[in-house]
This record gives sequence, structure tokens and C-alpha cells, in this order.
Amino acid sequence: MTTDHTEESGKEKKSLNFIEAIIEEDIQNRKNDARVHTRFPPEPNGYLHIGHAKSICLNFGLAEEYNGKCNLRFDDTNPEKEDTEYVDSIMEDVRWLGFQWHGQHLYASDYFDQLFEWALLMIRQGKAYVDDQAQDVISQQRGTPTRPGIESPFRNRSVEENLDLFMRMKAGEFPNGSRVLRAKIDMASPNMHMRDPVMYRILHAEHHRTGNKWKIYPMYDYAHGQSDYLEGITHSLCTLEFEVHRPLYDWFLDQVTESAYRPRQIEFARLNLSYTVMSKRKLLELVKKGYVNGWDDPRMPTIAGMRRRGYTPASLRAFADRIGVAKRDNTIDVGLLEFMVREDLNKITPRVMAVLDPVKLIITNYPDGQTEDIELINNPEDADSGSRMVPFGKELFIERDDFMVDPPKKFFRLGPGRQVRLKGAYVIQCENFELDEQGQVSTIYCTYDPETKSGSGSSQPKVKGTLHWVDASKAIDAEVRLYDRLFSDEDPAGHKEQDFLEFLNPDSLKVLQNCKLEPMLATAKAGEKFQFQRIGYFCVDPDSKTDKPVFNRTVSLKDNWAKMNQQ
RNA sequence: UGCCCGAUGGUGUAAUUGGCAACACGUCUGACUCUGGAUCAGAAGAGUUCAGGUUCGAGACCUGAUCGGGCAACCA
Repeated sequence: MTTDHTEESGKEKKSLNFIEAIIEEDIQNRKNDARVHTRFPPEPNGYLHIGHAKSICLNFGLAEEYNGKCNLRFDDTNPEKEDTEYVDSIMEDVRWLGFQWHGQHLYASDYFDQLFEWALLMIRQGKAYVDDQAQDVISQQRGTPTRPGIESPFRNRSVEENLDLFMRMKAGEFPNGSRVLRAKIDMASPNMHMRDPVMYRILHAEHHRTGNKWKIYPMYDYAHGQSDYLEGITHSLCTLEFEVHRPLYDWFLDQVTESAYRPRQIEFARLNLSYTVMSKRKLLELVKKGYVNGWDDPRMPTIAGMRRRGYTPASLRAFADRIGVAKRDNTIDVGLLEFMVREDLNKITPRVMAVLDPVKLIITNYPDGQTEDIELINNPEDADSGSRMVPFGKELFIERDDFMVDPPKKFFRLGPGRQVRLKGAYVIQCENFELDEQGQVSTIYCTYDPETKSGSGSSQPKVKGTLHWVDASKAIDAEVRLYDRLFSDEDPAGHKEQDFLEFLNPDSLKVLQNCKLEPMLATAKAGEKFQFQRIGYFCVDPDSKTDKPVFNRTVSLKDNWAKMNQQ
């Protein structure tokens, strides 16, 4: 969304997206009494993902922006697929994102009685009929996009017979699939959806809310618009694939009302994110086949997964705002999402010391047995965040990456003879190092200059690098889970010949076991977020135990050194 | 051979009575820095899918084409 600063007024004038433009025009014309009432209508058959987050932010955001209301309505017209488990997770996700729906949460199944009455009305008006044909016959008669369909032999039976049959369908007299109720529209319509679409099918299935009351269930096209109408929805937002359904949405409304009030369906392009998949089917497959550890695996683009990963609601909302909304197909660079979290986390997150891949460093001239407390600022971006004391001693751990036996000139860290600052403490100089049998650096020996303590103000040697560290004797052990993109291909689902699973990134999860953290982190609670100084943003995973903290990497810090090395 | 959408830098989104294309991410420079983070300063990068037309003037309007997406569940 672009803002433009008008100099005279000093006010921000936001440019409108196409939906806002429609809404403002409707308000202008006092359409529907100038009300704005949207709804978020998930089917409770899976977990919400970032694409839904876009829709949630849109619907609830528009309601807020125009002093309107937004309902949460579960589209539960298919008892075979839907479950209460999902209802709960969806409500949790919406609330977590920071939105509150208007009144109670609602269900399409709340309207089954009314929908049935209206169906009866349509039958009486000769606008609907019961078709006894098998599914594949009906399907064949529907024709193709380029060839008109043909009319069902049952299309013109009497109102009485239709009424009788439909009542008996409701009563459960017929088996699944034996009959349907169809709208009588136009089998020759160039729009496939207008070729006598099915309104009701027979389903002897237990519904998660209505139990065994119903043996027939309404189809989406029939139920959705009527539900909107019953709730007083004014702007019914959905994704592009429903564009061709709109004439049907309007047609069904025409059959039951002549009132001036009308909900309007508006379609927008769904979100696509690079390096991931978004379809429920594919996400389900990842879970079912065990490629990830459940719906809330931090690598999943689900809201639950992102929450566990450490994303904040504010960052997701900012993301939704930034990507805007339009009708053209789009693929958002996942880098933008990452930028949004960093931006938020940078402001709110306490900085802490954590060494992921530790190597021992001994300060040879530091007195044996001495320790001291070093004061560290919690967050330089937040003046109110204060400071804390962190233990420092003769033996420390530093990051293995921060030392090179034979460093290049541009390497600003430690190497034989080189000087660096230990963050918040002293300047040290590397005097020596030891290798183990594998040739890996096992211990680094340094000397320190007591005069260089942080804040001492004394003229200090200029050093190029500053390292993070932890006191070896006081550090706590932790497990750290490093997450990377789940797929190594930008568009894993976009290959005709190859299955998306072939593009799974084998390194999407790296578990580090011997990480060393500053002591204060022992008491961090699940969900708490930190910046591991110089590394990235991390949060405490629910798997965390008091004696075994577990941290998830939300996103790494921007790393120019790594970038330089790639080139 | 049908119907419905869409097309603006690498990626998104703007340009609201037609007035010489803006913002964000990314990229590249440089400054600063006790996070190679953040911040700050700057740069490159599109002439708006193409061809006609209307107009003094078109990314916006008209016509045609091209390309991309969607539509043939008793799914939503």
C-alpha cells in the first residue's frame, strides 16, 4: 500500500486498493445504508495458513477501517470433511492475529432450516427440481466449457412430485447419491456453473454440529450467498476462482428476495509465497507423510507453524498490509516476510548471548578463579529495556565461526595475533590455539587488556570486530533448532513433470545439541523471543524443559559477511 | 471452437476529473557502529505485453492481437 505525503496538510493520504475503492463508492451512494459488514468464512477442514492470514487481515481490516463489522463463519456444509478440531484451531489463529469477530462465531449450519425453507420455495416456484440420475450421468449431461449441456429428463416434473421427493430426501428415505436437488437455470449457459447446479445432495453422515438431524446438505454455491444475506454481509470477499460463481451467487439471492439490501461478492488474487506450497491438500500431505512434525511444524506456512516459529502477529499484519490486494496472480518473495519479522523483532526483542557452535577460549592472563559481572544493554533499540548482568570469567565459549587459523584480510574476527572486542567486556588478542585429532580447533588462548573494559572510557585500541561469548563455567546447555525453507525450489508446486515433494529441502531442519547460553535464559518460557546477538531471532519452543531449553530460530540476522563469501 | 479474469523495474503494489511512472522488498555504493545487526546517505533498475486509434497530451479511454490464470466435485 502506498502512502503519499501531502505537504500542505501534512496528513497521510493512503491510496486505495480496488476493494476499498468499491467500498468507498458504496458508502458514497449509501448502498446497504452505507454499512460495511464483511466475513471470514473458513471451512473447518484444515489449519489456516498465511494465505488465510491475508484474507483475515483484509476482512477484519476493512471492517475496522470503515467502522463496520466482521463475522467469523464456519462454512460447514460438508459433514464428511469437517471437524470441531479445526474450529478451535481456527478461532485461536484469528484471535492470535489480533482480531475479534462480531458477536458469536457462526456456522453455515446455523442456517440449514432457513436454507431448506428457501429450497422449498424455489421448488414451488418451479426454480428447482429433483434429479434421479446418477452422478456420472448428470456430469456428462453438463457438457463441456465449449459445448452446451443437455437437459435432464427429470427437469420438468411437477412441483408436487418434486416437493414429495425432496421431503423424502430430507427424511432419509434414499441412499447417498441417488438423488439431488438442482436449480433450474440454463443448461446451455456458457458459464458451466449456471447449468442447473446441484443445491442439495443426500449425505447420511453425522455433522459436527447438527448430528444426525440432516440427511441432505446444501452445496457451497447455494449456502454461501444466502448465509451472507442472512448475516447482513455487505461485501463478500473471496478468491479469484469464485469469479465465475458470482452470477450464481446473485441468482440464488434473486430467488429469495427483492429487498434493496444486497451482499456483493468481490474476488481478489490469493497469496502465493515463494519456496513454499499453499494448498491444503499439499500441506496435509506433508503432515500425513511425516515430512514435517505436524501442522504447527515451524517450517509450515500455517499460522500455527509460524506462531511456533516465532513470527509475531504484528509482523504478519504488516506483511498483509505491505503485499496489498489486487486481481492479478502474484508470488510474494518469502524474503519480504522475513524482512517483516526482522523489522518487528528488532524493535521488541532483548539481545542475549548464545553460542551455537562453541569453542573454548582461555584468557591466559586473567586471574585464576576470578569472575565478574558484565553489564549488558538489553535492547539498544528500546531505551526502556534496561540492562542486565552477565557473568564473565577466564574460560569462555565463542562461536567456532569467529575464529580462523589463517584468516583472509576481510575477516574482522579472531585469528592468530589478531585483536577483537568481546562484546561488553574486554579487547583480547589471540596468542595461540590447539587442534584436536581431527584437526579442529579445540582451544584458543588469548590475553586481555584490563584497561579496555567496556565503558571505562580509556583510549582503547580500535578493533574491527566484536564477538559474542558466554562464560564457560556458568553457561547453560540448550538445544537449538535451525529452520530453513522447506523447499529448495522457488515454486515447488509449479512443475508439471515433478511432484512438489521432490523439491523438499533436506537441510530445512538442523538440530544443534550443545549450544551454550547465558544463564538467564534458563528461565525463559515457551514463546519468549530473543535476539541471539549477531546470529538471529529465536524463540523458546513448547518442547522446552527446565533442564533442557529448546530454541527455534525464527529468522537469521542479515549477514553481509555470508553474502560476501557467496560471491 | 466457449465463458470469465488479468498484464506497470527482479518481486509486490501505486499513479482516484488523461498532465512527462511512485513506494516497499531485493540489488549495488558509501558513512557510522562495542551486533559484519540496526541506522543514515546515495545509485542502478520499468517508459507501463504488442499494434492501431481518440487527444495538445494515454499506464489510464477505444479496437484488435498476444501472453498468463480460472471454469466441466453430489468439494469449498
